[in-house]
Amino acid sequence: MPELPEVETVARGLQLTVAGRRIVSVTLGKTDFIDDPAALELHLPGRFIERVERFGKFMLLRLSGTQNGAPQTGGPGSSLLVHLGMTGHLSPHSVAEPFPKHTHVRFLLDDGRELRYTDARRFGRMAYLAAESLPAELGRFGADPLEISEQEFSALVKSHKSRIKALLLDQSALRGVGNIYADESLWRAKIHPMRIAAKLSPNESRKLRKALQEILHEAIALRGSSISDFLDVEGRPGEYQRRHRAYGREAKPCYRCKTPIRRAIVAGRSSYFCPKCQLAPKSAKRAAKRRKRVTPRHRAAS
DNA sequence: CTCGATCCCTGGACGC
DNA sequence: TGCGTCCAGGGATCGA
Repeated sequence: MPELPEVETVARGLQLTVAGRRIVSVTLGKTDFIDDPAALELHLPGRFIERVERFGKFMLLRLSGTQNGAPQTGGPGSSLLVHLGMTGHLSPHSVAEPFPKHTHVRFLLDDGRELRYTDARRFGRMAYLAAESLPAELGRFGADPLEISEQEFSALVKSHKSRIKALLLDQSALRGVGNIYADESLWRAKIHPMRIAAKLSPNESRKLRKALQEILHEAIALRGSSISDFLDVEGRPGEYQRRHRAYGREAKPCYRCKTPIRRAIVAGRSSYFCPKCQLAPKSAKRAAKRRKRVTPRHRAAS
């Protein structure tokens, strides 16, 4: 469930609480979600967490410094990549505090605290990446939705024949958008999730990018959505779930037109939309044809 | 290129 | 209360 706003919330929290700390030791539990567990144990002790950034739905803990004063293999620029999956939590705790079930990684820090990774379902991912392997890893992902320009976004939409919902979820096209924010932005932009991306009008494409960016900014301001068990580094839930207009609202009235929100599987995911505001592909096509016949001046007059 | 299906995993909701 | 069953979801992978 952690998507861009939730990951941004955690990354900012970690930047404030653990940036600048040195990792003293690493203790691993279950490791099936870690690319190369031995690499963590080998390369992390002695390194400093220089800063914490978000990259799509990943957190990037930038590492610096040397191991016991020796020249560092992997060198500066190496990073720890963390994906929270569905149920991942990464936050600092006092070592005195007993650690909960499903705590799979513990990083002892030089101030006596411990950075803990807890993940019941282990849908997350963790990997140590040396500086030289970082570009290839990060290069697999598409543009940041908050940074993409209007031109880039419309080009992206135009070049994909998949459903718009599938495109929004495609991390190689756009990094960081998940099911919640895809549905919320489609609702705000009044676009049906099953529409073919390439068939959106230029105006729809503009509206979608705007809606997506507004929603992501609003959600970040409210520290994300806590629908199951998302918590920030201080253990506080987010508040954006209160603003959801489509996601999780099956059969509830649309905030714009009171029509019951519908749920359908699109791109393999539960998708929530208003069947009246968000016209299905065929109806949208007819509506577009009607608009084409009527000149803008006529429309203004009627 | 794009699709759906399947798997991974556990907790929570629900029915009986 | 205690089962069994279904569902949630991101991403990898595979065959159509």
